[in-house]
Formats: sequence, structure tokens, C-alpha cells
Amino acid sequence: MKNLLSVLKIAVPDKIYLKDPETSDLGKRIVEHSILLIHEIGFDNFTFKKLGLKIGSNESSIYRYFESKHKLLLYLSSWYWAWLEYQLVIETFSISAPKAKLEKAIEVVTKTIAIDSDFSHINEVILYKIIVNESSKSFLTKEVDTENKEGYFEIYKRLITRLEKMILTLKPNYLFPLSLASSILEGGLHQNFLNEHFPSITNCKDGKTTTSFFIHLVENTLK
Amino acid sequence: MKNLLSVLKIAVPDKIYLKDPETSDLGKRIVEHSILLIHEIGFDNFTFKKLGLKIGSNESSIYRYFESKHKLLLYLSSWYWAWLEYQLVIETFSISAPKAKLEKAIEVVTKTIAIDSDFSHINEVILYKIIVNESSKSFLTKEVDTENKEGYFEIYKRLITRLEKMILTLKPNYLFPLSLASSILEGGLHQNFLNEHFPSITNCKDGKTTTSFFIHLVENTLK
DNA sequence: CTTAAGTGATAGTATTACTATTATATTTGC
DNA sequence: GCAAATATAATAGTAATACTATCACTTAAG
Repeated sequence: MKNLLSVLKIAVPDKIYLKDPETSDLGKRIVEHSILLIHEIGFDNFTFKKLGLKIGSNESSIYRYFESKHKLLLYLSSWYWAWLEYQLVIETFSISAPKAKLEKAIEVVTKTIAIDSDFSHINEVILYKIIVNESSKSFLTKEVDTENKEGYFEIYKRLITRLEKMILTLKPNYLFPLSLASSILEGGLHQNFLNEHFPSITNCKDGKTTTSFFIHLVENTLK
Repeated sequence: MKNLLSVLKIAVPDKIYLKDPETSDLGKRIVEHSILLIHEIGFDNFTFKKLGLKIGSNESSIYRYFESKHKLLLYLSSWYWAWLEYQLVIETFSISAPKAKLEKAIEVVTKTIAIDSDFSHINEVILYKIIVNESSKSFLTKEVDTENKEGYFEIYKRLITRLEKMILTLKPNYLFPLSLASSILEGGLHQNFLNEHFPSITNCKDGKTTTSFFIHLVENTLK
């Protein structure tokens, strides 16, 4: 995993940024520290000015990479979904039994990320927390339809169709494979959000994991 | 339904507002037109100044009712959840068979609201669209834990525990009744969001409803 | 060694999300 | 019917936000 990712590059739709942050030291520091700062103060309170201060750089320089903080959030989200897609593919690749394959897939996309794979400047544990707490804001906007047409959500949608395929392999005549797939993905994030902020309305705690909830749910649904 | 609601008042936690908007004509116009304006331009672009302009009133007067636009969103969300709880209770009250009761409950909480009950100044069809597109922003903030302690999400949580009870009545030994309940509620909104903005990753369209997806899901899960 | 590209510094703008103050209009209690 | 309280409106002001524009300087590439 580590080896492969040191060769491969996580590919984010290039319309999201003005200049690819992976191509320079400053770009990498912008991404790295934006994750830390958004986690620290929340996306709503996050500004490029504060980030500039944190990395000892100038606000105007950050604007050369991302035209707005919203685009930066889209970048971080896309990066995460691409990374997760990669995890999904390699972890399920060698499994041929449809049920076991889908189970592994559910595990990959619903588990809380707790270990940083440490192959890059990006801290996946913190990034995952941002995804749980902020990623919905990337599509809950008035501009979502235009941005969708521009391709900003391609990776996310591709991830869902990957899950869809696995569901259909297990049960070809199931009527809601896409809805089930999107429910697993968003629902997984939501249960982990509840676990953190509203523990009184989730059972995914005290040893019972979000993954086990969804595996049980999906298995019975597709039985 | 109409008759009852003309006697009853939808009760929103009173810490959410500075002055109860139900107690004055201006207050009602604030709520009524904030729904229309948020729907029109989106919550992020919505300001009290624009609302004041729209209702021919002053920004400062609106601030006497709500201390921020975030509090207004909390108010609208709470109002909707309270209204939905009321629908849930009266629609399921007379059903004693656990399975039929839960089915009706799922129907009530996952269907797209298309008819305004017209008992008040609040347009429920438009409000529902705001809930689908904006309500997550009411809890996706850095202040969520403090606000939760203040009781701003009580109605929402109570609604989920109502669903939980119905689930447990049908299957007392089920391990995830709260998670299933919260998945139905948030998942229902999310599928309707996808239907509107990302139709390529949902099956809840073309005659197949969100409700039928969840009824199938829940029935199999609790079998 | 010239040129282009990247970065930094500074300034400026319209808007936002409020707070504060004062004035005016309306309602209520006696 | 009138004073007092309350509600609303008008205006001004503030710090911060989310940028854009310009210019200077430094570094890297041909």
C-alpha cells in the first residue's frame, strides 16, 4: 500500500485548483496545514489569511493555488474520495466471492480512519475528521448543479458506482443498488458524526461499530 | 389535522429566539419570508439586510427576534421537526400492528412534502426543500456541542427516539434501533437531495420512491 | 544572462454580521 | 384620554471576510 502510493499520485479533477498544489513546496504546505487548521477552528472560521499566518506565507500566494476556500474544500474532499477509492480497489481486488467482497468494501468505506498511512504530507486521520464534519458543505450550496457539470464530484460518484456494481453482483435484481451505495457512504459518515456529537441517537459506539451496523443492514437487505 | 393545528402551536425551544416570532405580525412575516428568501438565494447568500428589504422592514428589527441567521436556521429546522413529529404521531396513533405502524412512520418521515397544509404562514413545501438543502448546516458547526447542551436539537432527537421505539416494538432484540432510525431520517433527506442534484447516484426516481427504498430496507433488516 | 515564473507585501473594495443609539409609532394600563 | 411602556425604524459605525490588483523581489530555466 505504502509502496504503491509512493509511485501513484492521487488524482483530483484539475479544474478544482488554479495551480496544482502537488507541484511545489508551498502548495503542499497549503494543503497540509489547511487540513490541520480547518480541523482546529472549523471550516466556517477558516480563512486564507489565517492559513497564511500559520504557514508563514501570504494570503495572496494561497489565492494563486485556490480561487476560494470553497474550492479548497472541494480539493480536500476529492482527494479523500480518491484515496478511499484506491483503498477500496486494492483491498477488494483479490476477493472473488461477491458477499465477502461487498463486506470488505463496506468495511473500507465505513470504518473510522485511525492510522495515517504516512506516505505524504496529508494526515488522513485528521482529513477523515474534516470529511465527517465538513464535507457536506462542499455540495450543500446554490452552485452545486453548475459545479457538478464542471466535474467536481466525479470521483465521489465513481466511488458510489463501484459499490453499486458489487451490490448488483451479489443481487442482480435488487432495485436500489445506487441508493444503497450512497446510503452506506453518507450514512457511514453520519453515524460517525453522531458518535462524536450526538451519542444519544446512535448505537455505533461501545464496541458496536458503524461497519457492523451497515454489514448487518446490507446483508439482510440483499438476502 | 388542519383543525388540530389551528388549536395547537408548534413548539420550538425558546432559547432559539430572542422574541417569539409567533407573537407578532412582524415576527410571522420574518419567518414566512425567510423561508422564501433562503429557498430563492440559498442560506449562504441569505442576510437579514436582504430579508428586511424583502419584507419592507429594517435589519435591526429582525435582530430583535433572532440573534443571528444561524439561530433562524435552527428555528426553521426545529419548527419542521416538530411539525413532522406531529404528523408522525397522528398518522400512526391508531395503528396497533407494529409492522404497519413502522411502515406508516417511514412513509411520513421519508416522503417529499408536496402539499402545504395551509394552516399557518409557513409554507411546508418550501420549508421541506430548505430542510433537504440546508438543514445539515444547523449542526455542522464548531459550536454544535454547546448548542446541543443548550437543547437546540431536542425535538430532532425526540423524533428519532420515537422511531426507535417503533423499531424495537417490531424487533426487541435488534442491536441498532437508534442508528437505523437516524439513517432513515437523514438518509431520506439525502436521497431526496440526490434526486434533485445527483440523479445518477440514486434509484429513488422514476416512480421508485425514497419511501419504498427505506420500507424494503427496514423490513428486511428487521426480518 | 535574460526571461519567465513563483512568491511576498501592501493596499483597496464591497459585503457581511453584527452593535449601539436615537427617534418615532403603537399599544396598554389606569 | 393620557402617560408609560413596548415595538419598530432609521442611521451610523465596526471588525472581519473574501476577495482583486499592483508592484517588487527572488529564483529557476533556457
